[in-house]
Amino acid sequence: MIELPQGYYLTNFLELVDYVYEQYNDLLNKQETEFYLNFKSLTKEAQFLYVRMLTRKGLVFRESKLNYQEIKDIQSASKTLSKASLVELNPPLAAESLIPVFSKPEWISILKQLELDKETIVSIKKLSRGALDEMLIELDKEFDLYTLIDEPIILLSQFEAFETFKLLFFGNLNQDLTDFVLRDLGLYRFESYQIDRNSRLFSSREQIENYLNYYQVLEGLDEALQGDCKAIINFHQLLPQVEATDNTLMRRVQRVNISLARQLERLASLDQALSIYRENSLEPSRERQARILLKQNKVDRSLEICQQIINAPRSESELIFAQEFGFRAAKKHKIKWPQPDGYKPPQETISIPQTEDNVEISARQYFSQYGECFYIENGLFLSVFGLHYWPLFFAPIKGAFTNPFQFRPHDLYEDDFLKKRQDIYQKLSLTVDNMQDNIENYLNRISEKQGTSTPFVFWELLTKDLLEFAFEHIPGTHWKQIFDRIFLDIKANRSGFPDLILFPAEGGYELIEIKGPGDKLQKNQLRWMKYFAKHDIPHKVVNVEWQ
DNA sequence: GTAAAAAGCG
DNA sequence: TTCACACCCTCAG
DNA sequence: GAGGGTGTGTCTCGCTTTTTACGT
Ligand SMILES: [Mn+2]
Repeated sequence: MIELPQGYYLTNFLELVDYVYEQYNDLLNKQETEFYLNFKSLTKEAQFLYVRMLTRKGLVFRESKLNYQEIKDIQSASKTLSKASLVELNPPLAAESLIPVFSKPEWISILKQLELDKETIVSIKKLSRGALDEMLIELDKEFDLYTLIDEPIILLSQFEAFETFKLLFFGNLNQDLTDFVLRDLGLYRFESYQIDRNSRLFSSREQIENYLNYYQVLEGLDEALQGDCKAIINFHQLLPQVEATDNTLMRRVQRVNISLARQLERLASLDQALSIYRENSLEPSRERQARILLKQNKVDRSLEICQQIINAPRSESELIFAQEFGFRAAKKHKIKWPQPDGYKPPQETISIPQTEDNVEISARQYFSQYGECFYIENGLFLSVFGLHYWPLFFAPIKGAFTNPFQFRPHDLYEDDFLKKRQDIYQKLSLTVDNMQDNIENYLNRISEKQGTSTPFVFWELLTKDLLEFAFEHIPGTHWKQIFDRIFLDIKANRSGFPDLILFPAEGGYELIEIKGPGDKLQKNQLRWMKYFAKHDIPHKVVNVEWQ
């Protein structure tokens, strides 16, 4: 087990804020700059204490609950923090903030000071935590609960400033200081790509504000989705208006907007949903419009949307939707519409005994009688794809990598991703056909990079056995064609591969999608199969029924 | 009382 | 904060 | 049976300590 040095968390914190200050000091506001400079001037113990609190839940702490051996004198540490305005000591607190700091049994013993009668105490003990909280809030209205507390309370201040630092460092607010720890413990592994110190993820204060605003508003999303139509529209208006120059944030905002509109549909506010979809450029905004319009009996307008999609589809999935949905709608209303070319993959049915394992495992067992069979789903093809194009994904392109905790370049899903990496893409693609020659490289890469975070390689799946079978029996042209399709739309085509791969004793291979009773082909699975058929890649659907 | 969930932590 | 499945409903034939 | 929708696992580490839920 790896041991971390004492104060590891402060080292991590400083690495983060120092880097951000170096890169972004011109974009920080006054509060953030002061936060940084103040913090740097603190005593070590005060710094320890601040970061400890920052990584714990909530903003309010009892001094007695902050016990750390590296903080010898907590009172002087908290006083130092207080002078620097990084905490407040015994501040006025609303009941909502004070209540969570004590556990249920603790509150009961605190309330004993009020000399309540026995029955009241018994009834309080029966309350759930949530009900107790409500009761205490009510009680606080008559009697200030704070006066019953006789121990020092510390309120963490200026944590918002650190939010900005985290955002600037990671580019999101999903990652935090634990990434450092997990990496240093050897639990996470990141590729050691070259970090581009010369480009920044954020280029203006306005952009930063938009992000911060987005994340802040996002906290209310669940509540809005559970609310009524009004709550949802309100929420929609709270989201930042993002300029088209900021693709990343625009996508995030639009994704939220789609979930809002989807909920409006459920609440039968179709017109409001429509208007949100109309100003949205992500999928499935046009699909939803077509569906809503048909539902409203506006057949012509629905078909118009379908036609717009067909003229300029944003993806294969959207195109297929428009062709099929348009066809069905048109047929029903006796309008002319080209018949889509449906594809029916080869099917067969097997009958096997039901076990505790899931249906894919049972089916794999069954097919083992014909040869070697592996349960791979997306793992095999994506993994080899990731291994082969490894240098492409981690290439030091401008702005692609700005911190050590990325599992992919920032621009992986941008339209110009490949264009920016043309040379390396061309070069690596030349060798896709000779898989036999690649095996050694792959095995080397596996042993060298084992466990490194990437969106493509499923390390635990890649046994030598599987790879040897795969490279012996799957022709180079098939690999090439599969990789080509993944590149066409990395996000959409990274899933939908069949469950099993069978290498029959007599040679060759076959991809097998298992369908248990009641399950059916997903759209993305069908799209892959259509492509397999076009390129003579052997595949079939096997329906399982229980013996 | 015990079991499950949440928080803390390296 | 994904992807694949499980399970439900409706509707047309 | 096809098409469509919703709900549900998994808690991207694994361990220890604290807190809550509940009467099997
Ligand atoms: Mn399946």
